[in-house]
Amino acid sequence: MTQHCYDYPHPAVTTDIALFTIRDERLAVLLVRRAGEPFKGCWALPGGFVEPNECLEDGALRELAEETGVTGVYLEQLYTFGKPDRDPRERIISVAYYALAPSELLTPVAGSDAADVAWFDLDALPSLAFDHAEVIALAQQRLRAKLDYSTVAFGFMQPEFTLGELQKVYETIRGEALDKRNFRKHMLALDLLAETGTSRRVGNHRPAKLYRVAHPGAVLYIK
Amino acid sequence: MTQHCYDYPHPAVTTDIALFTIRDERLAVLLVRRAGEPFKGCWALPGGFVEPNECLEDGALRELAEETGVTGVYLEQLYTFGKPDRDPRERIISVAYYALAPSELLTPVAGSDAADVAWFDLDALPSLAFDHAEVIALAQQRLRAKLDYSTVAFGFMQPEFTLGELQKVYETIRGEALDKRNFRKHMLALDLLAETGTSRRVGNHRPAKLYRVAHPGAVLYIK
DNA sequence: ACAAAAGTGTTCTCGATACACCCATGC
DNA sequence: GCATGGGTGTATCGAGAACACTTTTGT
Repeated sequence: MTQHCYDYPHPAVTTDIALFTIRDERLAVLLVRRAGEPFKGCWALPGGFVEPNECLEDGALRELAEETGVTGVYLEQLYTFGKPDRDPRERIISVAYYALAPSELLTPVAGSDAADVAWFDLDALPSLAFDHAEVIALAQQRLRAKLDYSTVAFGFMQPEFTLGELQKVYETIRGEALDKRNFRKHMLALDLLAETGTSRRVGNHRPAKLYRVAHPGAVLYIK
Repeated sequence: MTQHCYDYPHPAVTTDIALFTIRDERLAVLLVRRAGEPFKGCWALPGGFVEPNECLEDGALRELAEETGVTGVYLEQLYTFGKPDRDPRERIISVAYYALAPSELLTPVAGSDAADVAWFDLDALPSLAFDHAEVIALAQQRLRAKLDYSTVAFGFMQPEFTLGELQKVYETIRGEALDKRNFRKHMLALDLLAETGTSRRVGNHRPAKLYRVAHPGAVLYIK
């Protein structure tokens, strides 16, 4: 293998991605089982080394796709972790991202560097490689905070959804029940949702109106 | 010089620090004039390469001290910039920090890698090296946002200060005047300030009570 | 008829805003 | 006595919280 040499020591730089979704009204994160050392066989966040000619965000999306087969998620930089001894091999600085997606659209499959891929409920995480438990905790904290002043929650929704489904997402992330009338009043007042004009019938009850996001893709700051 | 070699290409990693203070009721940032290439002679944020055995935050504090002589500031990670071509020499990923300090305590002096050090009002910045204009813009945005839900503003205060001085800081960062009674009511209700029992006489008017922060060092989330 | 989620308004409370005058001091 | 910033209270407004019943559907 060719060698890459520098006058000064250079750390390695990786990205790690905490991809969240909501399954069965629980917040879950996507983990991969490590195929190689260190922490072989241990569960970890998907991620890997940044390539010379890609920006950090592209590296994160590429690693996520390579290791889990997942594409098309909402992605946002979280924090950069750089303690000198956080990886036993060499000095590795990790730029952590968090990502959101509706679970219905996802079919994760184990890729090259991963022996296995699986969703874990956030309240039932296995023991994790490196400092990834810390990364997930910070990501969850950020997600909760952004619920209140942004439209991150839309990252969990399919293109068309009901207000009931949206409320469930808010309730799941905040961990508490919300009043239906207040929630709807507030959400519709934001003027970020548009009725599709159709409705969805599911189960033995009245069909619900379907909505879509007025500005899909964008996470807006509100209030 | 010894060579440091790796099997894969490694980017260099630097920290850059946007140190803010308030001078003459204006928000200002500390810049250094670059002594070497690239952008020789250009103004830039203080910062430099992370050393193998220091964490990112320590690297930022060390660079700030080396290049400007400034120590003892409040420091917080801002964002990591990593476009492949942001430095003409090689791939350099920069972990940006922002820092706050009361200007009265600071006496910046040019250090090893800097030909000169100076404060610049944020509304009168010179043209800047690299992507540092973007870094400063993001830092200012973050600072403004955190005013509303945290106690970052205390980072600009000396150990003892008057409510009038604190209000000036809020007004400067928000760029608008605030009502004196409402400001004091709100600030005192937070229960984060303690009277020192003394007062300060300055100018031809009534002396002002002095306060100190109840939990110095900590930036708390409020509301 | 009944079970199950959809849909809909009003009242109350509390925090945010607007606003004007006296106080202590130096000159 | 006057100029200067320090210090104080009350009335109003609006957003958020609390709260219960009717509607539509399938069985």
